[in-house]
Amino acid sequence: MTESRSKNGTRLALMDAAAALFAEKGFEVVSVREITTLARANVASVKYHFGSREGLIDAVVVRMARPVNDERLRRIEELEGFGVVTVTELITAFFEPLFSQIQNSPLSEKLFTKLMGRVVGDRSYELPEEVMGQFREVASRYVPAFMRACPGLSVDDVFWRIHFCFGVLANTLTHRDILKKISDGKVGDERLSVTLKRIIDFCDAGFRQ
Amino acid sequence: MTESRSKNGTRLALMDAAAALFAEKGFEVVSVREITTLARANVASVKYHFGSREGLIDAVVVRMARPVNDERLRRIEELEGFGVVTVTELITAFFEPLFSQIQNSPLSEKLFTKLMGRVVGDRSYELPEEVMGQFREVASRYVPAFMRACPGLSVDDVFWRIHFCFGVLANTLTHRDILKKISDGKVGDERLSVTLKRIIDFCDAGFRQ
DNA sequence: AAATAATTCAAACAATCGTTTGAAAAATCT
DNA sequence: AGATTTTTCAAACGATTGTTTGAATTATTT
Repeated sequence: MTESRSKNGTRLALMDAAAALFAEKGFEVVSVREITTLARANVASVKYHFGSREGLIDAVVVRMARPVNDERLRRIEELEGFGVVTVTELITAFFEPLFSQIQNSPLSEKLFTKLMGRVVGDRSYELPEEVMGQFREVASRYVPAFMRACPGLSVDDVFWRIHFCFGVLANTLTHRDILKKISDGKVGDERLSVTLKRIIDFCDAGFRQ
Repeated sequence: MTESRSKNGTRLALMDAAAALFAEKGFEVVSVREITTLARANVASVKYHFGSREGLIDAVVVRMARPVNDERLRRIEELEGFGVVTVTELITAFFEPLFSQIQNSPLSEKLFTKLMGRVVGDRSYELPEEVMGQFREVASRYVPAFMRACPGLSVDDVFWRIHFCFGVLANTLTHRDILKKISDGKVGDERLSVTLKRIIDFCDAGFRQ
């Protein structure tokens, strides 16, 4: 018992349980008691470790988003070191970091991608300020890069198309299972890397038109 | 008073109020009391007129979705009367009906599009069976049409790309205002028809690659 | 080992949730 | 007009929400 939940044991158990439930149901509709029950912790532990329910949500979101945005910045820096950068490279550098932490996560691949979809797509709650700041930094690097890669496009064009890419990504990640449903089970069973390639190809073509 | 809320007055007032609140906040997070307060009706009126909160949601969704799917079927029938159909025509026939009822709605354009985005994108609640049936019928007409329009593609390709188009659409409609926010107000102010053209062009290029 | 700090716990907090009740009011019908 | 049906209403239902309390327990430090 002192092994499985040593230091920060409850704190981590809460975040893992919350992450799994948020992935399945969305941030808004999961109660504190659901989380603490799944984590085998007391109801009050959320307030003790995270201050509030919102604090727990923020912690989970930050844990998902931080490595992504870090790697995005690292990769665009690396790209621009080589000179000319293509749209395809930019989209890839922007999307692939979303999945690099999939192995280190306590969540299954299915739940991880679903949660990541909600993190980048659910705008019903306010993103934690730390994540907003990261994202502003990422945007300040990628938007100009996209503009350089597409000399003919206006700022509006680039912003809108990035927004569209977001839509494809968020919707696909969150609702990857729905395709099997509406196709009577005939479509939708494939490896994540294959689906990711589909997404990138689609966005790439849409961006370059 | 007998004029403004004559027959079905309360029923309609509830649906209009609910629609506006659902658009702004999403289906899950709007309470019955919020709705009845905005509609200037009694709390119990929801149960009386719609059976339950869920019944009211369904009624609002059906009112949004039915004319859309009807027009989608009408338009593909019209298209196929002319023989060969292109992807561009299919995407247009699939997307444009989403906005044809915008004038007849009690909602503002902004709220209407936001709600429509949630209707086609929010999968956190179950769609009413009537809408599911309509959508199955629409899919059974459009999927084969897309396959005929793209001879080289597999069923999987077509399904996935339609799914991507859904993502672009739902995300853009629900979060059309977010672009102004992340661009410091410099991008995002344009007529709906212009944005719709952007969406169609993006999806069209993504679909045809 | 004693003292201090950190963590967990059962229990209850007030607030809100969707729903239900039964009678009053309004509208419709005979 | 009186009888009947439809609709509205204030009030309360039990259940659940996030949060708080203060004591008990555990871990760490002196």
